[in-house]
Amino acid sequence: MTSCDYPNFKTHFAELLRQAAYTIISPDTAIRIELTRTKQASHGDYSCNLAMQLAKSLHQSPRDIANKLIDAMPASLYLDKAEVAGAGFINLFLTHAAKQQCAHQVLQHPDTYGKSDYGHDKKIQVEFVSANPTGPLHVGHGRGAAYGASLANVLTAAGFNVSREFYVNDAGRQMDILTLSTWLRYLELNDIYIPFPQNAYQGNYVSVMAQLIHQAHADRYVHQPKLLLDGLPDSVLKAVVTTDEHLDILIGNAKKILGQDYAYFHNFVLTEQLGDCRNDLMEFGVEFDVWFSEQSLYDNGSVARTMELLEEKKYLYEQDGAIWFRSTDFGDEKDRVVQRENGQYTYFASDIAYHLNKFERGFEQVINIWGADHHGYIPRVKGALQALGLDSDKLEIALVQFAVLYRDGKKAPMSTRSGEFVTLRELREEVGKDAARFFYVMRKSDQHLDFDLDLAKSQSNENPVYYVQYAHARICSVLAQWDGQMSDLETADTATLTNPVELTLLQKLIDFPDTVEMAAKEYSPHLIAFYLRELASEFHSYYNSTRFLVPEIPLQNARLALIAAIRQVLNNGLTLLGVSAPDKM
RNA sequence: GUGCCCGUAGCUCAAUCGGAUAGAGCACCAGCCUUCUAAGCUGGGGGUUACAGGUUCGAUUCCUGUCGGGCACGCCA
Repeated sequence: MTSCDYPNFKTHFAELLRQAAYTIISPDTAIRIELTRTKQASHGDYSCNLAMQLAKSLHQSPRDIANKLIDAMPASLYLDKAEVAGAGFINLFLTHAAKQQCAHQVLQHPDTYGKSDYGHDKKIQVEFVSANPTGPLHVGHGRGAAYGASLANVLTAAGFNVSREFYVNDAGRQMDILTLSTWLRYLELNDIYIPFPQNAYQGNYVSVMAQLIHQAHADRYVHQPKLLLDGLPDSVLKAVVTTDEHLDILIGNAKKILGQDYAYFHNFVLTEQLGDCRNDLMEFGVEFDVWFSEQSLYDNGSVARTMELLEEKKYLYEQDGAIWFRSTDFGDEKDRVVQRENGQYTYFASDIAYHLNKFERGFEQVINIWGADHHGYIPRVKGALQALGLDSDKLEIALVQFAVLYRDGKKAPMSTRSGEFVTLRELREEVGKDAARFFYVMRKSDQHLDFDLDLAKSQSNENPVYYVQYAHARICSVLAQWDGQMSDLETADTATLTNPVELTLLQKLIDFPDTVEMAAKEYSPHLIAFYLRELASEFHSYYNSTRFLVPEIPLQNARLALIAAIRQVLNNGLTLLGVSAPDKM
C-alpha cells in the first residue's frame, strides 16, 4: 500500500480541483473530475478537461473557467505550477521534489509498490482456461491462460480478493468419446482391430494412455469387442463415414459391454488428462485456487434443483419431447433446450447450475474468460441468471480472440481432433515460458492475435520480452559492480536528478500504480506490458546517455537510487505478467 | 441470410470509457563499443485512422450507410 505521506497525484490534484470547482458551481452539482497524463512535456504532467465540461452549463468560455479554477485551487507543495492551455485544458506541473521522492517511495516499499486498495477487498472470481480434459492444451488455450493469470494478478495487486477457478467439464459426451477412443486403442494393443472412427480422438496421447492401461492390466478389459458394432451399418466397418449417431451407438455399446469397467476407463483418462493439464499450466506459471467439477453438480443434485427453480418461475416448457428454457424472454434469439428428448441434461443446464453456484458462493463480481467463438452463448447464460433473479451485470464475460497460428506464412490448423495441433507445451519448449507469457498479453485480449511460429521460434531474441528483461539485467550488473549498501540508496539525496531523462523516468515510476489500477479497471493486463516496454526504453536511453558509477558519491547514489527503483518496478511489473526478471542475460 | 466483433504506417499492434501535433516495435537508410552487458542507443523516411455522411468546442473513439475481414447461429461441449 502506498504510504500516506506520499499521495497518488491524480487523486490529490483531482481533489484540489474539486474544491476549486465548488467555489464557482453549486456543491450539489455532480461533476466528474478526471486527470490524464499528458503526452507532451510542454503540457505539464497532468491535464484536466473540467473547464470544457463546465463551459456549456455555465455559459462561459472554457479558458475563463479554467483560469477561475486555477485561482481557486488550494495550495499544494507538490504543485509547481498550473496553467491554461489550448481550448481550455488545465495543465498541472509537478515539482521536481515530488518526482524525486518517488525513488525513495519505491525503495522503501519494494514489494508493495504498485499495489492499491482500489478493489476494496471485493470478492471476485476469475474463471479461465476451463478446457475439456480431452487432450493437451493448445496455443489457443495458452492465450486464455496467460490473459486470465495476468488479469488475476493485476486484480490482486489492485486490492481485489481474487479466486482463480478452472471449471472441469468431466461430465458429458466429449469425455465419453475420449473414453471410447482410448478403449479402441487399447483393443488394438491386444490385436483386436475395430475401425477407428474419424470423429473420435486421433491424437497420439490416446494411444499413450492405452499403453499405460495395457502395461498395467494386459487384456483384462478386452471383453466382447464384437458386440461394439451392434446396430451399426456396414459402412462403419470400412471406417469410411462415421456420424455423430454412430459414435453415440459405439459409446452406448461400450458402456454396456464394459459395465463397471467403463467407469475405470472414464476415470483413468480423466485423471490422466487433468493431471497433464494441471502440470502444463503450472509450468506455464498458471495456478488455480479451485478446480470445480461439472460432475459434482449432477452428483449433489444442483442441476435438478436449478431446473426446479426455473420451472417454479415458469421459465421452462416442454416441446417435441424436450424441455426448453425461455431465453428469448431475455433477448436471446431463440429458446434453448436444457433437457433432451432422451432425458439427458444439456451442457447449458449444468452451466446454469454452475453460475448459480458461483453467486451462492458470495462473489460480488464474476469474470468468465471465454474464447470469442462462444459469444453467441452469452445471452442465454445471462438470461438464465436473470430468470433466477440474479444481477447478470455481476457476470462479466471477457472474450479472448483465438490466436491464429502461422507456419511458413500460412495458417496452421489447430484442432484437438485432427491430431495436427500445436500444443501449449510445444510452444513453451520452443520459445520459453517468459516469451510466451509476454507475447500473449502484448495485445488487447479481444483482438485477433497472429502468432507467427517461425518468427517466435527462430528469432525469439527479437521478442520484446528480452528488451524488458535486458533492462533489468543491466541494472543488476551495474549494482553488482557498485560496492555500497542498498539501504543507503533508500534515503539517498535525489535532488540532483534534474535532467529531462531522469525526470521522465521518475514520472514513469509514479505512473506505475495508476497503470496497475487502470489495467484492473479495464481488465487489460496488456497495459502492463506496454508500460514495461516504455519504462525499459527510457531506461536504455538513460543508460546510454549517462554514467552511473561516477566519482562524486552523492551524484552516484542519486542515480543508483533511481535505477534501483526502476529495477524494482520492472520486477514488480514482470511478476504481474508471470515473467521472470533475470539478474544476468 | 441474421447477429456479434473488427478495419490505424509495408508488417504486427497502441492510443487512459470524446481531448491538444495519432504513437511504439519489426523492416528500410545513416551513425555510436580502449568507459557500468551493442539482446542497447541516436537520427531519418514513412498516415486523408477502409469509404461517405451525421452529432459538437473537438471524433481513431459515438450514430447511420457502403465495402472488406473474422466468428457464431445443434436436443454438441
